[in-house]
Amino acid sequence: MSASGQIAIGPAGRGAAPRKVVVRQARAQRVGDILDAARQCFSERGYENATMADIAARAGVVEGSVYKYFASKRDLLLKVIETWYEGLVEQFSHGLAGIKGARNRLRFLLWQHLVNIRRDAQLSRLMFQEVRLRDDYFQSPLHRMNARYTEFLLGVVREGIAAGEFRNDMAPAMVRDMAFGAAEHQAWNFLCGRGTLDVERIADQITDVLCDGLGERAAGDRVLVASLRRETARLAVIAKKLEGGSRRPAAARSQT
Amino acid sequence: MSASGQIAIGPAGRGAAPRKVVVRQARAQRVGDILDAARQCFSERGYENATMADIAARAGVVEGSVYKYFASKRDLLLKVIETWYEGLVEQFSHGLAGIKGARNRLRFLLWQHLVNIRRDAQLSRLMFQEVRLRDDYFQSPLHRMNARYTEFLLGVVREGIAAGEFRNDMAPAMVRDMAFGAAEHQAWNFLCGRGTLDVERIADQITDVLCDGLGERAAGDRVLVASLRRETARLAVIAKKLEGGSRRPAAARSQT
DNA sequence: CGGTCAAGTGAGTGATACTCATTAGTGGAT
DNA sequence: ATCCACTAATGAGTATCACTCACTTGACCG
Repeated sequence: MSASGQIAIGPAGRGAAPRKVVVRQARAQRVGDILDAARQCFSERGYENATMADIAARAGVVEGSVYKYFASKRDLLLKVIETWYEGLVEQFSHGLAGIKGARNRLRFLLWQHLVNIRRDAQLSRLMFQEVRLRDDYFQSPLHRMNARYTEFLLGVVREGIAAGEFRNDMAPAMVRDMAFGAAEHQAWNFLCGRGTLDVERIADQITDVLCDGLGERAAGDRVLVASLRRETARLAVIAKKLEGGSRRPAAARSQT
Repeated sequence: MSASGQIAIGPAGRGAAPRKVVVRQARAQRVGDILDAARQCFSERGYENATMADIAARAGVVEGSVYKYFASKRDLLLKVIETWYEGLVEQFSHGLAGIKGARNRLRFLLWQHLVNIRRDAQLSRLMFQEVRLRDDYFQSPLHRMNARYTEFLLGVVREGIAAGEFRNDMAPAMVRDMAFGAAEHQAWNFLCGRGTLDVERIADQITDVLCDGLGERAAGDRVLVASLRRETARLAVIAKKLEGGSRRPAAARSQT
């Protein structure tokens, strides 16, 4: 700024001023620059406080030029988030490939989701706060992308049911909403700068509640199992002693 | 409007115009009027699209007067939501009083929460979208009020654990976040005008997953129990035969 | 070397949250 | 009853942005 020559020759538009040196760029280059600048601004200041003038300045263009490539400030935000989201979906399918068992896979998806939030905290914040809750979200490509993202979890639950690892009388969509809903609630304090995000603990806790449930039914069974095991062992000892040790109880070696 | 006398006598402020007939009201009256008007405007148009001019007009005052009672548009929003929230907390303790059993109480809280959302859809929307995710929320009285609201559920879970109805190795805070997180995810489609809110079904499904869990462990245990019982019975027969029938297995008579 | 086209410009516009100098009801003191 | 201080109420004015548009100019093509 103020590298001006003299005033008032060759005015642009309706006014008069020394014009900035124009450097023409390829379309893709400009779009990329503007997206990067927008990503920075939105991350640092949030959507409301970021100004188009600031974004344009960082991208090295003038305000009007931004509107050449993006219809509105909001459109720019959606494009920023879209670009970021593309990478996330890949990650899920890659990581999931090496993991067996519905419970383990469920836990992995939660863990990966939380890791994503922790790594790209500001973008996650924008997604939750400014994108997902607005009316135009459902019409945007992001809605479809987010569906793909959450469908991994839905798929894992369905597989678990099909494999007999999960019961078949629970609604998979509800399980998905409980998982992501809880993760987001937990993440929000972190995103507001209050403390860190204990990814491992949160992933464990959500998985545990989802898979095992709150009910104490298991404890009743556990007592029964333990008592049966004691009885079996006692009888086995007697039987062995009396019979000559040829027979041994088989069932007592399975799970705890 | 336009009940004007002549023009240009007794100008107000820096300009000149026929002044509107001034009606002085008690402070509480004005505050109430403005809150009502704001509630209407925010509900109808959302926070962004509602204008202070519109709110002022509906309340029968001029724009500047609103700032006499409320520091900013956002302050006005928070006060509107606060007023609404006061009633909700009451409701919870009333309804909860007549319900026994942790599971039933849990289900009731979810049901009531969903009923609240369905009844006051627009205010709920404002709460989720504009209030809860903003930075100043944590400093506002609403944060404390919301904590009281969600603590009912936390209390029910803790009681359930204390009474032995719920297992004690699940984090109550996580259960709370799963419950409310899922309810909000489910409610969002409704709040965006997409379909109705099936309160009963959603409350049931969330309660079921939370209390029973996805895991087929019950079936696994059942198999184990059955196998142990068979083994015990077999050994008991042998022992009886060899020992002379003086001993009998005790544990096999307890629950299924 | 001249013509075309879109990339690029930056002053201007409109909307709107918020301010402030000024006016005028009202209740209490005399 | 009459004045006076106090503050409710006013509405023009201001600052800030998102967004527009008349116009300029670099780059490519023949």
